[in-house]
Amino acid sequence: MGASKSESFSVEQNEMATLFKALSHPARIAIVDYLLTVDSCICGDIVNELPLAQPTISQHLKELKNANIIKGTIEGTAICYCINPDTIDKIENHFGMIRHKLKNKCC
Amino acid sequence: MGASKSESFSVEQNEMATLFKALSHPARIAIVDYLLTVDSCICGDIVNELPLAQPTISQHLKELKNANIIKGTIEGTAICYCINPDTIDKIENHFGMIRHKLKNKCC
DNA sequence: TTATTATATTGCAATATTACGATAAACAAA
DNA sequence: TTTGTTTATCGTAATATTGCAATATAATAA
Repeated sequence: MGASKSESFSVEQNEMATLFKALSHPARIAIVDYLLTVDSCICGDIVNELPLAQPTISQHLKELKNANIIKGTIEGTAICYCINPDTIDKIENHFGMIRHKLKNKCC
Repeated sequence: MGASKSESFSVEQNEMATLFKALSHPARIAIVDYLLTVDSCICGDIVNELPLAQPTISQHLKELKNANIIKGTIEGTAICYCINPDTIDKIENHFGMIRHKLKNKCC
């Protein structure tokens, strides 16, 4: 096959998998890292920071946007990107739940 | 292409991407969820819990093991699986770092 | 020994992802 | 208008992932 049987799993399981998939590529981790290295949102210049061609980065940015991990707003000629803290919260909460459930377990 | 240019990114960026990739499929999220629903480690019966064939689940378990998200120890005929709390820590720390850096930002 | 049970591996088809050149679209500046 | 700058999309080749039937392996039970 190749297609994942997403209809067999819960909405939340699919949601979390989608979030993690968006973070499952080193280029996208690097984009998030870069967005965190500066004190403000980044307008432009992401392309110059990574060793990938502009269409490739545009594609990775699109995936991060689709997963709501970053937000992009048009700022004149450039587009201003920043991390979406709500999505970070969502992921942190997921691991908080895991941590909580692990407390009652043998390992 | 299709192959990710992992050599262009840092070891830590690749490590985090590998962890997230292991969690990027709803079946693997469901396996982690299931391992958390019981008070002890699970020996056997994972196959009966998910709507996938045994070889498929075995493959997903292997990926979770390779990423150190779960540990498996042989327990007689069956294999006993449980979450690896060290890896959960690692991911939580990553988001702790993100959260910390976000504090100084505009969004 | 021969089942039986549980898990892993192999092989392969269907599908998805990654990367980038070429090109398009949007917009500001000249 | 034309030119330059920035980002997005298209098209496509290379590679990776997903799922499962068939089979193999490993350990226990009879």
